[in-house]
Amino acid sequence: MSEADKQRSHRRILDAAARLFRENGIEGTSVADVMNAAGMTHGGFYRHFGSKEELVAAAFRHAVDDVVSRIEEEETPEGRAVERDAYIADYLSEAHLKELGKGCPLASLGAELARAGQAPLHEGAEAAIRMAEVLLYSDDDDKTKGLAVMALLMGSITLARLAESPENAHRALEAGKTGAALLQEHWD
Amino acid sequence: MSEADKQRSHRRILDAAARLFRENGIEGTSVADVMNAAGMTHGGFYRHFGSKEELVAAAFRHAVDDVVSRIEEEETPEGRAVERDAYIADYLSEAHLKELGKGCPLASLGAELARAGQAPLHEGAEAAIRMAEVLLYSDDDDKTKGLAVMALLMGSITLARLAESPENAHRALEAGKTGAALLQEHWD
DNA sequence: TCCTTTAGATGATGTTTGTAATCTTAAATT
DNA sequence: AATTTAAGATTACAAACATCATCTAAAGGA
Repeated sequence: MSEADKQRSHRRILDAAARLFRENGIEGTSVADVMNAAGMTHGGFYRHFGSKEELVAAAFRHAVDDVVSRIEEEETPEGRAVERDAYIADYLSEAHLKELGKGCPLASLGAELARAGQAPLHEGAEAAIRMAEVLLYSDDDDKTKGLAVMALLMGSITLARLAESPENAHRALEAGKTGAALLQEHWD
Repeated sequence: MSEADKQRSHRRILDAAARLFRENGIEGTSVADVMNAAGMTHGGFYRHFGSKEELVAAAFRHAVDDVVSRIEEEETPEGRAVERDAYIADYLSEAHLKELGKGCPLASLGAELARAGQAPLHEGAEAAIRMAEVLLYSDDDDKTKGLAVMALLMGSITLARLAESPENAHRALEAGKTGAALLQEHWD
């Protein structure tokens, strides 16, 4: 087992945890579940993390990194505004509704993070700021605008996921789209 | 133990559950925790509910009923618009930040409800609709507007609860207030 | 080639969980 | 007054849980 092997294992644990926590919640996911999904037995876990709480913080950050880098990667020539609009459309898409495991970690875990201990809470606070910054129109915008759009997105997908009929889910997503457009147009 | 006694016990269980679930989450609250807070031992629980999942659904509805009736009770002479604006202000207040146990059940439990089984999910879906209706300006408004405002409120309080500093929490609440005013003014 | 180190496997520990059977006591019914 | 019913207490139990001690095999350095 080389150092590279260990890093690969570490990465597999983070990938599995980031997915499972979003799918089944933090308390709905055991350390054994994570290790199992990563292709290992639960005993090896403590070579990588000191506790479950540590894993929660690391996996949450891992998920946020993934989301943020996916947005920033998409270097469109038209600049940031286009990427951001595309992200909002993706966020409020039917695909994002059911793809819990790859979806927005703040939406799936935001409420739970606040009770998961100090380190996870810290990651949540940082994530909120990072995501809000991604959603700003210009660098000198007050961060408030990004926060409002982020809040609307999180709330909309949460409401849509609660809907029992596809029609109602669609309605919630549409409400988010209309609202987001409106916020962007009339802010200030 | 009279019938009235049983109803009182039932009610105490619902009150305790509605508070504890919002404070510590569904999976963070055991049946024994609930019965303890209700002043009983855990054994008696199954005289009142068939399972924990049944309790989750009933307690969530209990919490929503409480919130909705608190709004509708406040019969101001100026009519609904005033009550609703007051509700939005309350929702985005510093008090609502920390008063998890009495706060909006959709904000604390929305994400968790979706994985708590069929009956809880159903209550979540109904709650979303009821809350959206409360937030409409006129009876013939499309429900979409209420959904958008509700989503913004839920997201804002979630982001505020994640903040590590009071300043950042305040910023998230302000973003919600500004956004809500904007949505109300420019919708349609 | 031998030795040291360590990633991951195995298995154990003590706790907490949801659920249920049994017991006790008091109200409701006859 | 005698009998039945059932709410809540007590106790039990199997499953799941986080954590840890120990074992193993292989990698890296000597």
